[in-house]
Amino acid sequence: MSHTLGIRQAQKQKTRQALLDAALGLLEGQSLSSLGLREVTRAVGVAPTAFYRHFRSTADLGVALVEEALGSLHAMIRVTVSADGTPDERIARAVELIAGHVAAHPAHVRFIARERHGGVRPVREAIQDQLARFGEEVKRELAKDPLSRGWSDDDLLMLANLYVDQMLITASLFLDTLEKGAQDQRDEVVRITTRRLRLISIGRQHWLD
Amino acid sequence: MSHTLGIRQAQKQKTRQALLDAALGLLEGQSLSSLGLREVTRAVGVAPTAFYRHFRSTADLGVALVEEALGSLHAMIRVTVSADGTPDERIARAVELIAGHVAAHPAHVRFIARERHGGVRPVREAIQDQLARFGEEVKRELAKDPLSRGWSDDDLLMLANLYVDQMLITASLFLDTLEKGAQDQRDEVVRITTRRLRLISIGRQHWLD
DNA sequence: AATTCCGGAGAACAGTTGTTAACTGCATGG
DNA sequence: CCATGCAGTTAACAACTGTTCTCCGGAATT
Repeated sequence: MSHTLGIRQAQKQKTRQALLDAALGLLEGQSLSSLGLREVTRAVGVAPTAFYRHFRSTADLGVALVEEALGSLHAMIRVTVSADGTPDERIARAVELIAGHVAAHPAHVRFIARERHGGVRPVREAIQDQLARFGEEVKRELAKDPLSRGWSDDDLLMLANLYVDQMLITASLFLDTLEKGAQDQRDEVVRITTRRLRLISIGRQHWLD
Repeated sequence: MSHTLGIRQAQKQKTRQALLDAALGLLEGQSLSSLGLREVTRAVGVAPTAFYRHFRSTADLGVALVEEALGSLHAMIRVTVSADGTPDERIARAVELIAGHVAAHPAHVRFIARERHGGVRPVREAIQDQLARFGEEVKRELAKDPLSRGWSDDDLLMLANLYVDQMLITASLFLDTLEKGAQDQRDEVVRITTRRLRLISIGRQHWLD
């Protein structure tokens, strides 16, 4: 089992996590580039100077949030695009997984969507890095698919990144429906996304014609 | 010809435009939610209170920037997806038009990409509105295409919005290459985007199979 | 048991922010 | 030509920001 770390480091990680959580909450209504360090510490209930024990700056905290939001997602990616079942089954499963993830971690998804093109360069780069890794992983998964027989590596990566972008777009759409709480709007997103993915799937099947 | 407006209103619009320009420049390195009103007036060389003569807040200014960035783009949209020429020619033309627009108005493109999911709700909504209009216009253009014979209105709109999203993604990719100034990277974006659009085009041709 | 280490607190710093009020000068309309 | 309107200025406000330095208490180390 895991190494038991002293109560000292345990407390440190605890407040560190509290800072991350508070920041994530505050970021639902603003961008990272306007997030103040005092704002975060105030929300946690610690002195402003305590912030420096954990992060160099709010940008640094943002990079940590990227890890938290995307780092644990690599496992899910595989299942999302795995080659089991008919094309329609696979699409339905992918959409369902995305919807579930957005419902489970809305703040994380919002953060990524917002800061992907946001005003803080290190965070932008951290997100791009992770998304590039996602692309590679999806590509590797696609390569296993019999449908990919005869595809060049380049084309596989093109398709993989197309899928990754679609995932983000879909996640963002689900996010908007969460705020309004309208179930029928959510169904609409499912419908549209399904048809989008179906069109891409069709294009994929005839790519080598 | 246009109505000659008094030197009074002319001067007002002049400083208003100066505020918009200065804001757009400042927004290359940060998000709108962290843009201060004093920051903008300082850049223009005018008193902070002068800001209120033109905008209620920086969010208000942001909405005006959305108009400026997207309002004049509707004409270009039509040509981008017009039904003239072979599929490959149309794709090449579209990619070229996007690349040209990004090179001509990089700050506007960056602003839209950044604030589309940014921290300022009114701006987000203004962008969504414009993009929805783009979707409708693209759909109308697609409807003229013989390839769209037999397509439902719903499917046409789905495809149109897929194209709109691809445009934004492509524009954002070109933007990244502008900063680094590497021509070969720009060629790479052209290559990948072309293949993406080709795959979508193929899916489109076999949609009704 | 004595000592070092270190996460966090406290106070103070100069600088910034949005917003209000009362003003000035000049183009405008009667 | 004179009175009104209005874009822009000046001054001041309380509140906020990031950062530094000094200190404290308790866990960790020896």
